[in-house]
Amino acid sequence: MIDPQLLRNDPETIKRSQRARGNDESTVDLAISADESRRAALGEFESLRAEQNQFGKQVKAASKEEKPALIAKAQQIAADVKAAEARSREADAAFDVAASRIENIVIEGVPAGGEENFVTLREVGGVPEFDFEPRDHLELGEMLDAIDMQRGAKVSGARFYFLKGVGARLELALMSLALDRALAAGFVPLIPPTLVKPEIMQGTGFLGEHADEVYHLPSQDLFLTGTSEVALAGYHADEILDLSGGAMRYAGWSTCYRSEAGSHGKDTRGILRVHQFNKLEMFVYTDPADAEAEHLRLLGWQESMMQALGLSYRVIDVAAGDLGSSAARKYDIEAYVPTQGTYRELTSSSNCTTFQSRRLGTRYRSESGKTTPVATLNGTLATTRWIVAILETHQQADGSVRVPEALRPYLGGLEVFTPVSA
RNA sequence: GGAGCCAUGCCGGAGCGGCCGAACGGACUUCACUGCUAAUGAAGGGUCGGGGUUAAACUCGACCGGGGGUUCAAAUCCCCCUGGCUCCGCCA
Repeated sequence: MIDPQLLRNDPETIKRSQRARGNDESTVDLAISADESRRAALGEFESLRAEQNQFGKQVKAASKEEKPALIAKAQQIAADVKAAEARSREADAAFDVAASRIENIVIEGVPAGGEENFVTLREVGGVPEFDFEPRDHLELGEMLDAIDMQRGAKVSGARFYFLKGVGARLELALMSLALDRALAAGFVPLIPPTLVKPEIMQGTGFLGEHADEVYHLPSQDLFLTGTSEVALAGYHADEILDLSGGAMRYAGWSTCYRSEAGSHGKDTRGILRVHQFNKLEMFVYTDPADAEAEHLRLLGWQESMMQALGLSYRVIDVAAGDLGSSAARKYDIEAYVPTQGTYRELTSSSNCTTFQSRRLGTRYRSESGKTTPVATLNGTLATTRWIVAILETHQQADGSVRVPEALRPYLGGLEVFTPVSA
């Protein structure tokens, strides 16, 4: 939800943002007029209610003889109030609809345009060279007896898999490494529910643009979350936070579920794009004035993970038209995947400024003592998909894979994954 | 699954259909006093929104788990829902 004050005071800024995203700027004018109608209806209702409140006191004070006449009048006022209240509610609902069509205000400097208009901020690690024909992650995973797609499909269908042996251990090691680093950075670990109520799904915005990607359990009316961001954002819904000690940082580990409804035929091989995976997600509540700096800190922690794992990657500043509706800016880190000859997204980090918190009612007390919406940010610190880049990047001619040093302590000192059979 | 009890502000906890945005206690903030991180005294605070103001002041409305209803008037009465606690049953 955008700031209604901004809508009144500076609609031009909102329009500029809408244009950068490639959205229709007329939604802004519609929202403005909806806001005006809303306030007019509210004013009418409130003054009638004030009259009713005053009159009620007279009724009480009146003598027995006067009462019947007064009550007759009061009944009329009550009917008027009821009607005015209904009109006010309608106008309110209409405004909510109009305002919710407007996406978050893009931060100055975000590249305009669509998916292909991202700006590469830097490339790190170069393109890995092999003096043999590199195998893709699935072939490696099968040689190592680490990934079993066939049985995944047998049990659950396409895009499901088993991680087995060193594959299972690798994922747990990766998550543990990420969690330890998050702890060192002051994050509070959290294992959230992955089934959430409709209002939480709605409040975090995932029933909007991602609605068709979300699994729903109709018999219980619960949704399976595609990221722990949902539960982490809902965690402090309708609360006033104490940020006097600085930002509140959570590291949420959860399984994530995505129906991938729009991706038929894309990335069908291996575990690059699957219905279920695990992820360690960073989520931060902070002072809006500090949000951009925090965003860069999140990015820093992500890059540090990439480097610890010896991956080649690039950092991109995602273009306005490719941002989610809640994000004001988004940095993705994409790792180089040798057999694809290109970079693939491993992390994503969004600054949602106050857009998400406004809808969820998460506020803090500013120095002046006023309650104001907090800024929320989120970013990936590890996911199952990283296994793709790790296996491919560190493979050797015989199909063995060198274990990045940072992971070894979490794998009992194991230095190499060795193929189970030739 | 059956039966009962409960849901009020930061916390505890009162609350008669109108004088209740809500007693009282604690915590908190400010001031005073005390030679000193204590004691005492005084004062002050909630949230959301509308109007108003450069900003305040001020003012109006809403909010006592959520949603309906009764009534001129609901924290208070009725219904539904959600959540919590206790007991019984069932499954481990």
